[in-house]
Parts: sequence; C-alpha cells; structure tokens
Amino acid sequence: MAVTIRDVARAAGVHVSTVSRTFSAPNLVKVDTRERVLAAAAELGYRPNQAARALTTGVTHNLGLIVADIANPFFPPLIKSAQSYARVRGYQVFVADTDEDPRAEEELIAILAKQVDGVVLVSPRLSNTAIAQLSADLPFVVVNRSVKGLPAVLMDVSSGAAAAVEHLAGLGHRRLMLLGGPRGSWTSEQMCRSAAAAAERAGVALEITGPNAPTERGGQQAAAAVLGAGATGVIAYNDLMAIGTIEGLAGSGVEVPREVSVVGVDDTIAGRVNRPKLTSIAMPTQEAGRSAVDLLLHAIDLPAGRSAAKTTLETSLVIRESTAPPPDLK
Amino acid sequence: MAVTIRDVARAAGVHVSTVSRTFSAPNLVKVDTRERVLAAAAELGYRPNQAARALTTGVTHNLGLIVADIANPFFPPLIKSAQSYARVRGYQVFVADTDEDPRAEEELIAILAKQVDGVVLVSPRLSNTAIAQLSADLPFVVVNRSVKGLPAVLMDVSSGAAAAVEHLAGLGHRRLMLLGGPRGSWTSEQMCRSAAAAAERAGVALEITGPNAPTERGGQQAAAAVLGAGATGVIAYNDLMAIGTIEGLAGSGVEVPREVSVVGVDDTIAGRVNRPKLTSIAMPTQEAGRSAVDLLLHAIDLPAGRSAAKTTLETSLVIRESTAPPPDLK
DNA sequence: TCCGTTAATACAACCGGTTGCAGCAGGCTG
DNA sequence: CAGCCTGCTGCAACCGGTTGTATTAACGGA
Repeated sequence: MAVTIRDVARAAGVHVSTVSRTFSAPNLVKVDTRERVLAAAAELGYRPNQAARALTTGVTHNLGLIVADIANPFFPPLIKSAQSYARVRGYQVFVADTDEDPRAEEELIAILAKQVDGVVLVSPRLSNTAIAQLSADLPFVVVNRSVKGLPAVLMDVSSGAAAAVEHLAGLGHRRLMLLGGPRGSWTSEQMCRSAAAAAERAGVALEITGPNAPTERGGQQAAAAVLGAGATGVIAYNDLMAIGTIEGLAGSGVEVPREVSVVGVDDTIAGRVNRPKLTSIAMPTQEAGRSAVDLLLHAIDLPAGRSAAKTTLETSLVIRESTAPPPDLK
Repeated sequence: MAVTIRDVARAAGVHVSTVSRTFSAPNLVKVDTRERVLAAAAELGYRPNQAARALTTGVTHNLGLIVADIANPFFPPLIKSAQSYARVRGYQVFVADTDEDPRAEEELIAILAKQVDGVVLVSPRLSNTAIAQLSADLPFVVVNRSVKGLPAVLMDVSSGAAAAVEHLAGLGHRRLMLLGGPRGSWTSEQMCRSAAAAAERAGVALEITGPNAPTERGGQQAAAAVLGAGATGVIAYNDLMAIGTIEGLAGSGVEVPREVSVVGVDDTIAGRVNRPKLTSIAMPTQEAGRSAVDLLLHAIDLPAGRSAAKTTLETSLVIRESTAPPPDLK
C-alpha cells in the first residue's frame, strides 16, 4: 500500500541503505546518486515512516504533554506555546487529558512511553514518589510541582498568594478564606502555606477549606462555606472556582465586591471577561509551556546529565473589579 | 535498556512467539504457560512496545485530532469529549494545533499519518480538494465542513444564524451586520448564506464583512465597521469576536445592548461569564467530539465501506443579555 | 607500475514485535 | 493399533527503516 524505502531503491536502481542515507546522512552519497534517489522518491510520493525509524534509532521526535483538564482555560495557552515552540525545535507534541484522575495519568504515561522521547507533566496529580519512579524510564519535566531530581518549571504562586492576602488586608478585610484546589495539587499547597504566613504577618484571620473541585461548580459549592465562616475576602484556587463562588454568593443575594471580595488565580480569559472583572493572580502560562519544552529537550539531549534544573517564573496580582473594601468600612 | 519480548521469553523458557501470543491472542496458549509468561513479564516489568506492534500490524490505536487553535474556547470541550470517548474505545488521541495555518495543517497530517489510524479535522482551513486528496492515504472525519466522499459531523449553524437574524429582527433591528470568520471557514460560509436569506425573509438589511481573525482582537477591529455601517444588530463569527466587538464599541462610547445588540456563536464559557452575558448560538461541541470519533472508528473498521455518513447536530440560540431592542424603539 | 587511501555503495544484521506454517504430543475413533 | 484430528508451541520471515562492516572503484604518490 504505502510506498517504502525499498520501492524507492528499486526505482532508483540502488540499495535500500543508499536511499536511507540519502535522507538521514545526505553527505555520504554522491551528488548525482542522491538526485536520482530524490527524484524517484518524489515520483513515488515516498515519505519516511517515522514509527519505523523510531524503532531502530530510539528517537521519535515526539513529546508528550499531560494535563489534568484541557477544558480548564489555564491549560490551553500553555499547550499552545509548548506546541509551537516544540515545532520550531523539530518536535511534535501529543496532548493528553487525564480528567483529574491520577490513575489515568499513570496509564497515559505508560501508553505514551514508547511513542515519545519525553513527557511534560503539567500540574500532576500523581504522588512525587510515583513520578520519580516513572522517570527512570523516560525524561520528564514537571510544571507546577517540585520533584527531587527532576527538572521543573515552577510558577511562583507563593508570592502571588501573599500579594493577594496583602491586597485584601490593605483594603481592610479582617476575615479571609482560601478555597483550596484538588487533592495532590502542589500549587494549592504552596498557596495555602504562603497565604497563611502572609495573613499572620498582616494580622488577619485566614481559614482554609478544601479539597475542592477546580471548576465553577466547585466554587459554587464553596460559597456556602464562605458565608458560614463570615469571611469577606476570598482567594480561590483558580479563576473558574472564583467565578463559581461569585455565582454562588449571588444566589444567596450576596454581591461581589460590595459585600465580599474574591480573588482568582491564573488570570484566564474567563476571568477577564467575567462580571465583575476578576482580580486574579496572573500565571505566566506561555513562558511556562516554552520553558518546559526547553528543559525537556535539554534532558533528552544529555540523558546522563540528569540535570534537575528548576525554572521559576514570576506571577503578578492583577487588580480589577472583584475586590473592594469590606462593607463595614464603607 | 527496556525489557523486550525476548527477555520475557528467556525468563519464562518459551519462544518469543509464545510471549507475543500471550498478549495478543491469549486463548491460543495453554493456561499454565500463559501464567508462567505473565509472571515473568510482571517480574521484569515488561510492557509491549506499541510502536513496534504498529509496524507489523499497521494498527496504532492512536487517533489524530487537528484543530485550528486550542486557545479558542470552542475547541477544548470538543477535544475533551473526543478524547474521553476514544479512550473508552481503546484509542489514544494526539491533539495538534495548526495556528489557523493551512500549510501547518497539511504538514501535521503528513507527520501524523504513520502514527495514527485516522484523523479528525475540526473546522479545517484546507481546501476541499486538498483534503480529498489526503484522504486517499488515511481515514478522515471532518467536523464543520462537508467534503464529498468523507464522513462528517456538521453543526447546523444555518438554522442558528437564521434564528439569530429573526431574534434581532423581532426586537426591531432594521440594519444588521454579520462579522464573517477566517478565510476558508465552512461555518462562516453557512452563516452568511443562511443569515442573508433570513434577513431577506424578515425584510431587514444585512451587511457582511470579512474575513476577520476569529479572536477578540478581530472583533475589536470590526467594531469600527459596525459603527461605520450604522448597524444596530451584530452577529459575530464566534464568542471571542463578539466579546472583542463589545469592547471595541465600548471604546467608542457605544453601549451593548442599549445601543447595539451583539450575538455570538459557540456559547463558550467566555461568553457565559462576559459582561453583558452573551446571547449566543450554542454549538453541540461535546456531541460533535464524540460523534467524530465514532464515525472515524467506523471508517477505520471498514476501510472498504468508504461510508461518507454525515451527522448533523442541532444548534440553538441562547438568549442572554447582549441583545435588546434598538434605541429608536425605546 | 604498484600500493595505500579514500569515497561511494552494497550487504546483512538488527530494532521489537506479529503471524502463517510446520512439528509434535496426546486423545479419540474405528 | 493405526490414523486422524486437535491443541499447543517453535521456527522463521516479515513490517520499514538504520548502521557497522565489507567491497569495489578511483585516485594520488613513490
């Protein structure tokens, strides 16, 4: 069916190895032979079979990118930049979605293992030990997680969370609540730790709840807890949850930001167009995608190196309309 | 390095073919042999090499999914449902982003060709003839495009566009404008045709502009044309453009929906949380993803069939806050 | 003129599996 | 007990490339 290297060899009157070298090491074949081979290849419409090549060379020129939920607007910009940068470097990216399921994550890695040269794990839900174990077989880069011995791209959500607490405290809020993310989220942990410290420094109360589903629904459900605790300042795990929380509060007749202030995380398009426009911690998703691919290609090039380089990217608090002084200060 | 079928064979004291059959046709090997092989495989941590298997069988159990722009919120729900349904059917999906570039689309198809059993093209920018030509080598399913001889999933945007025109006309708008999408978009063509017919029936004026970039920026730029034409009712190619148009109008001091009404398409999360909440033509993206994979697997199973089944899915106009009677009727 | 080099190509084994066919043992039938 | 069938396993070729080595021809120098 498909035209193979042998068809080309026959048509050009040379041995298959000559055809192979014409494509993989052109300088080893005489100019006119090369031209004859290329002509025959073009004539027949030959395309090298990437999979077969991978079998002998062990190089697929494919990368895997595993995310928890493509539909979460945090991921697409990261995926897009990773993909376009990888393309520039001659690699194709295979994206897979785990649906926030650690077991699916593990299975996907196993399936991808032989078809890619390395994998980027974005906000993995797997345990550190599981990841470390899997990384014996395949180069990995993790994003938003610090695993000993593995290269990582980290977004400095700690300073972002601290800035959010200071922002709210500065507005006059005394009772804050942090809506944590899903179980196993490194980002959520960092946020909690750093927000707690910042609250202590600022002398305000901070209650932490969770785990929550990192979705609008999760935020909606958390709204009750906010009201129950009497918090007037809320930091949600991500923009989606923040939007859901605002909806949930509206359902109870509580208005944002007049009565309660809400801060999101990720600064996604959803937050930017939301009503009210979301104050949010902006994550450098595009840089992260690019950096992750960059680190991964380094790790692939020097597998011995086992460089565990960590790249930390800055975040920033973008203040919009969902935060304001608490009602008692009006 | 990696453990192969031969390592397992040696450990279990059988021939490689027996190991192979243990995994691909278990009923052909005696129960206790099978157990011995499985034990050895487990012991060594053997995992069949999917790529090698594909080389002989020609079956990769991978599907390709090519989209124009992952960051456009229209695509992620479709990708997600396609992926999860494919997983159920035992297939892995490789997603690739073309950046709205027809040439990248063609190149991606070529790269994917040998690594997948079939490809779903979502809202392709390639010409019909180019697609038809490529489909000789590989099963294809197209979404939002009708290509002769190929299975397709179509979203009935025609009736949606007509409903939008009727909605605006019903509110009293007399001058409408349709902001078309990118060059080569089938959806855009359908919308234009159907909206023009509906406008004629309703006795209102409809001006069509385009092509436009299907992004917020594209919408922002189109706002000037809206004002220039004096239209009070706008239908944008998608939610992103609608949001951009609203921003652009606001920049000129024109308020939506008080002075101009805007209808989006796709009913994405961005539109739902936008201020004002977007009236939009809801696209059945999740069903589309699932249906596309379903058709593709059919096409793969019976390559002879060449069934060109077209599945058409309903759309619906969701009326929210971005449409209202025109100012002269207030 | 002869020999050592070098450049270009052919040969063949290999990557990790699959699969048609052959061989062998055991059980059943007559 | 011969003959046949059936069930299980081994053998070897093959999928589409790559690559180390052998082979051959051409060339330059002594």
